[in-house]
Amino acid sequence: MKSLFLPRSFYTRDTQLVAKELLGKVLVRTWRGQIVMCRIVEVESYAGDDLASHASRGRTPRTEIMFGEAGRAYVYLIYGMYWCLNIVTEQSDFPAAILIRAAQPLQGIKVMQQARHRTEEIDLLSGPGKLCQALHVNGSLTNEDVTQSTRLYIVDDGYSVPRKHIASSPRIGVAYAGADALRPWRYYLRNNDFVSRK
DNA sequence: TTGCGGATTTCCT
DNA sequence: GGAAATCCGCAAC
Repeated sequence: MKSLFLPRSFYTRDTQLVAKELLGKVLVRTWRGQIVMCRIVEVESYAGDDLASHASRGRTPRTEIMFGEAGRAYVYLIYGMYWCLNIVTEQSDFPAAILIRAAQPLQGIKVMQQARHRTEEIDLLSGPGKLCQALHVNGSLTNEDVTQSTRLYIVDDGYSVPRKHIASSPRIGVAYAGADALRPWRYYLRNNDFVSRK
């Protein structure tokens, strides 16, 4: 089946819905003339005044992008050493984004192995920091339009995820968010070997 | 201007 | 299981 870019209208919707529908889609990165592809198996949502979201306290230079156009990449540095990739969702002025946490390697395995200094496919993309390292994603890609970029984009290759295969849980590493930490906004493919945690 | 702490990963005990 | 690595956003002074 032909692979199609997910259009802007895909992202300009309810963040929880978009998060669930991103599972099974293909994330593509072109780097130094090489194509690296992977299937998304785990994501997390951050939306509105949710205390786990960077944008929960309003607009700042960093969070401005979460209030902007859906379909843009929001890439930030965490713990001073790892990058995290998000895709902005919803209408402008409503702050929301989806963190891509894990994926299954499909193509460009060698590029990922070299970037990660690891050979096991299970260790290449099983966490948000690992995924960015493997795909050579960093701050220079923030604001990239994944609906039409040639450097970083997301396509639907026809792979279908049965509703029953989608599981949810509280998000990882957001205990600081109080009651919001309990929101079941982590979505992943049940029994999938490539998720960050089982 | 200062200081705290983080949407993580890795390595060591 | 625990701690180190290492940069920067942002609230508070």
